[in-house]
Amino acid sequence: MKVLVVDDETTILETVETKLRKEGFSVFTAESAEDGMRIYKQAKPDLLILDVMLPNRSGMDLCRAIRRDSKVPIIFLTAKASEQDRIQGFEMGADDYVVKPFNLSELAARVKAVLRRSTGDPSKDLIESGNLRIDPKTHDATLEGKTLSLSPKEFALLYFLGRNSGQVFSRDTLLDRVWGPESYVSARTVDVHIRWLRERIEIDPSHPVRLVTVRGVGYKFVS
Amino acid sequence: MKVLVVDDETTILETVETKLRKEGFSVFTAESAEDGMRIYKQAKPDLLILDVMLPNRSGMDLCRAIRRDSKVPIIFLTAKASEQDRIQGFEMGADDYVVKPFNLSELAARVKAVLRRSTGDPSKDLIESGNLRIDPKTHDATLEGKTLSLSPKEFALLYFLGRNSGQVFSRDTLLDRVWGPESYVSARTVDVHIRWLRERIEIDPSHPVRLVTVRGVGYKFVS
DNA sequence: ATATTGCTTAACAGAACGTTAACGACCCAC
DNA sequence: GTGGGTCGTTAACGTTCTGTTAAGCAATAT
Repeated sequence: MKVLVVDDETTILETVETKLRKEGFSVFTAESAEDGMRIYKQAKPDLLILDVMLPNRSGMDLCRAIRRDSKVPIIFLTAKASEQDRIQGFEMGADDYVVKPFNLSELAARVKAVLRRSTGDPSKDLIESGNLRIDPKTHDATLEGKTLSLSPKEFALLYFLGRNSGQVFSRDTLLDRVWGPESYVSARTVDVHIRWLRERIEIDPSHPVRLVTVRGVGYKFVS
Repeated sequence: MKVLVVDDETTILETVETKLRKEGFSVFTAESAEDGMRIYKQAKPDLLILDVMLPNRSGMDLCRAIRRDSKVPIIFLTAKASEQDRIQGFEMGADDYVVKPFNLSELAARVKAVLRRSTGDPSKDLIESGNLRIDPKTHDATLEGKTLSLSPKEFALLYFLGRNSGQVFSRDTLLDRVWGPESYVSARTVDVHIRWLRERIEIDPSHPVRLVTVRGVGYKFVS
């Protein structure tokens, strides 16, 4: 999930950025409304955090401009939170308010809450391939109706490969995308998880037809 | 369709009124519970939007008074809304909740949703799954007809999970949605409440089939 | 043939979860 | 007030499960 933070105070920008990165977001920053608009157009973030008070054009103006062609969730940062400001913010389509000075964890929590509300979790789609179903909402994977009890990693790996069906991924890429960019584990680990998955979803694990090895490259999921 | 909005903050009243007019509703407004009651009797609106906190008589009182002789749909506006507040509202006959600060489009969407629902089947708040019934209106949960005496938190948690049956929720999400967005309690607290619930609704609490653990993710309710 | 790449297994360490008990806050009856 | 009870939270400990690694074996390409 991409978040764009716009604030003219560098220190705030940095602390917020650090916190949100820790929480797993891709963070973009801008120190002015103009930069904010430009980066917004390029990065297409899933959520904006805007300071209300910005030089030249205020955050409110930026909000208005963005609202003209998008429903992206917006959280306002504001020093004073008089009721008047709040109303003005909602009129323009803000989804939440955080008052400075704010608690970093609270901000992170609100970001998540807003994203949850606004997306309604539509990003988590059901995957179906033949008699195999992978449902991230219920965290269930079923084969011919029978539930496969997968471990968290197994599920994550299968879901990722299923979502990008047909495409080959190297072990390193899989580690990056499934395990996460910060994980330092051996590439062999992927082999083991693939093995376990095959045991569950392949008719004959030693002759896989779904989780296929591409020698010298990696693995892919075929329908 | 006629809508009556009761709130003591003029700015909110105005923005909501503008938005709903744009959406094609006839809007009436009142700034106090007394005015609200009077206008309600005159205008006979098809839906009410009530602020929970009003001077003198609270919105809740007004709701109760109106419910005595009418089944008109009511949406509450509230500053903070945990699942407990929500249930309290349902007990008094509220049809939906909108949390301040709210997004105007969201409010409009809910107004339409409630109206759509109210013209159709009425009691959709009740949850039934097998021999388990959960009724927020009476705050009763029964298993095979026998009443389980659940504590408020237990009930709120069970009701939330039951309402979103099948879907997995992380402990953090549960804290946010059931405990409320402002609560800062340890995630393990959820475990304990789940444990207590299992003791009541599971045949064998150590092998749960209704309140299921999804390792690495959280919990879900299965029918 | 031999080097490279992938497969398989088992063992270990640590994380996640379950469970219990204790504590304090709160409410209600007296 | 005062005492008893309930409820929610936390901490601590035990248990189960999962992820990772290593090491040897099998398969494949050059």
